[in-house]
Order: sequence, then C-alpha cells, then structure tokens
Amino acid sequence: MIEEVILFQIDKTSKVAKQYSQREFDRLGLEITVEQWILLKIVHESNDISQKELAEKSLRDPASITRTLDLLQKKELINRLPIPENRRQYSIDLSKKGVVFIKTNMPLVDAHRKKSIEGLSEKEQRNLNELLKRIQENMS
Amino acid sequence: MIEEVILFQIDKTSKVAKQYSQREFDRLGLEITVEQWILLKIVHESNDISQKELAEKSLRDPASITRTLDLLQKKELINRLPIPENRRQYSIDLSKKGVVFIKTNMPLVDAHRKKSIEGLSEKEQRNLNELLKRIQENMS
DNA sequence: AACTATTAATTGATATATCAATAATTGACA
DNA sequence: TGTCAATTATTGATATATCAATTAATAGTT
Repeated sequence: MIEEVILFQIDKTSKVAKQYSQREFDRLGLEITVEQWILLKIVHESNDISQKELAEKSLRDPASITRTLDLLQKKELINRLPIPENRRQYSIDLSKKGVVFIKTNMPLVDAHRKKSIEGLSEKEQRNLNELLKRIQENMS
Repeated sequence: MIEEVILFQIDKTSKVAKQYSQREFDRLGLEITVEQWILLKIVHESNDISQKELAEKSLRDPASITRTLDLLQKKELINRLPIPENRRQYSIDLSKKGVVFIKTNMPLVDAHRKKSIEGLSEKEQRNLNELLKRIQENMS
C-alpha cells in the first residue's frame, strides 16, 4: 500500500502544509502564492542575489524563477538590477513595498511554522531534521 | 534562515526524491512521470476505483486527475469503464499493457524506496512516520 | 412528478516544474 | 587575439496544482 511508503508520507506532509498556508494567505487576501513568498523571503535574507542562486536556494528551476520573478515584479515587490560586473545576470532585491510586505506578514508565517511543529520537542525536531537529511543524502 | 525551517526540509526531501526517481525513469526510457506512476500504482492496488477516490488517495485535485488519466489513456495504460449504477462516474482500471508495465517496473521503484531509507533502522523509520503524521495533524 | 440540492467529471484560467533550445555575455587558452 | 566553451537568463513545450464554473446525472423533499 502506497500509504506505507515513507516518501509518500513526506510528500503528503509537504502538500498538507502548503495547502494550509495557502488557504491562510487567501483568507487574509495576501494575493501571493506560497512559492512566491518563499522567493521573497530568500531575497530578503540575501544581499545581491542572482537568479541562478535563487534557483539553487529555493530548489527550483531557473526557468521557473524567471517566471515567478516576472509576477513579483508586476506586483512591484522586487527589483531586477543590472550589475555592471556581469551583464548576463541581475541582482534581485526587494522593493520598499516588498520589505513592508515581508515585515507585515512574517508573524503570520512564523505562526504557521510554529503550528506545524506543535507538540514536537526540541529533540524530536532535531531528530526529524537529521532523518530528513539522511534521506536527502540517499537520494543525491 | 529558511534552511532551518522544518517544512522547508520536508519539501526539499520530497523534491530530491522525486527528481531522483524521475531521472531514473527517464534514463530507462519509461516515458512516464512519477505522478503518473503513483496513479497507476493506486489503480493497481484498488478494485473499481473512481476518479474522485483516486484524487483523495493520491492527494491531488480531481481536475488534475482528469488530465493525467487522459494521458495514461492515450498511452493505453488504463481504461475508463462506464458503470451502469452511476453514469456520472467511471471505474478506472489498468489495461493489460498497464498491468505488464507495473509488474515490469515495480522492482525498480521498490529499489528507489529502499534506497531512500538506506541506513535508517526500523525504529527510526517508525519514528519518522510518526513525526510526519503529527505534523500532518497540526496542519489539518 | 417536479423542484432543488448535491455529486462526479470536465474545462478554463493561472501558477509552477522540467527539459530543451536559444541569446547574450563572459571565460579559457591556444 | 580570436575561437570555442561555459554561464546566465529567457522562451517554448508539456505536465501538474488549484480554483471556479459548467455539465450531466442522481438524491432528497415536498
């Protein structure tokens, strides 16, 4: 039975959590997807990040990053700055609006993260992380 | 840092594992996606399953199931059988070709599953499963 | 029986995932 | 220095995810 496969349960957990956050985003009218939030957050945490680096950090395809950044640019949440040292790449950063957006909604996202691990001790969390890392290693 | 968020690591693990399997499928010329394999497998494990039930078991949207079944039907791996008791729904089952496909490739998929949990003791596997279930509960 | 609500599947629209191909730029090095 | 290789971002094609709207069929109610 497929429900007994650990990879299936990992995927299920990921889906359930994303759906939970997306529903909350929608309910509060954030007009953003979870994937878009993750990109914004990485940009917020980084200095002068390129699209290639964004793809690596977010574990997504460069082609997909291009398209999502187009949307975020349309929403005026990010800027693509040409950099003189290398005219092949852009430096991505948050617009003022983007910074405000992150600061305003970070508490909500933090609440989701806390809720996801409710009832798990520190030790259980570390343990889970470690087991996940080992599976990642096995599959790479 | 987003790498420290457990949900991020869960998602990463899911992605890495899917990519691993997909690469193997491609390398061996199976001409099928991982999502398609999962649907086939559920159909194989079920008797007279409807699309609605398939959506629930696979944790996917009914609209998405419709489209993936269209593809699997084009590949002649499944049949949609009209059922007289309820003409709104179909009974999905594997074609002969589909049964052969599953039987031929199941050992490969089993190998992937085993590889994913290589080095994890029975106890660690149970523990992981239990922690994942608790997170699923938290997010539902 | 007639009306209404519900259900199963489909379709449309938009966002994302992935691979392949391409364009522009930069790097390597003979 | 000029050619070829590698790099970064984009675009096209196809598959999947999700929501909303629609269609056809069935269930429930009076």
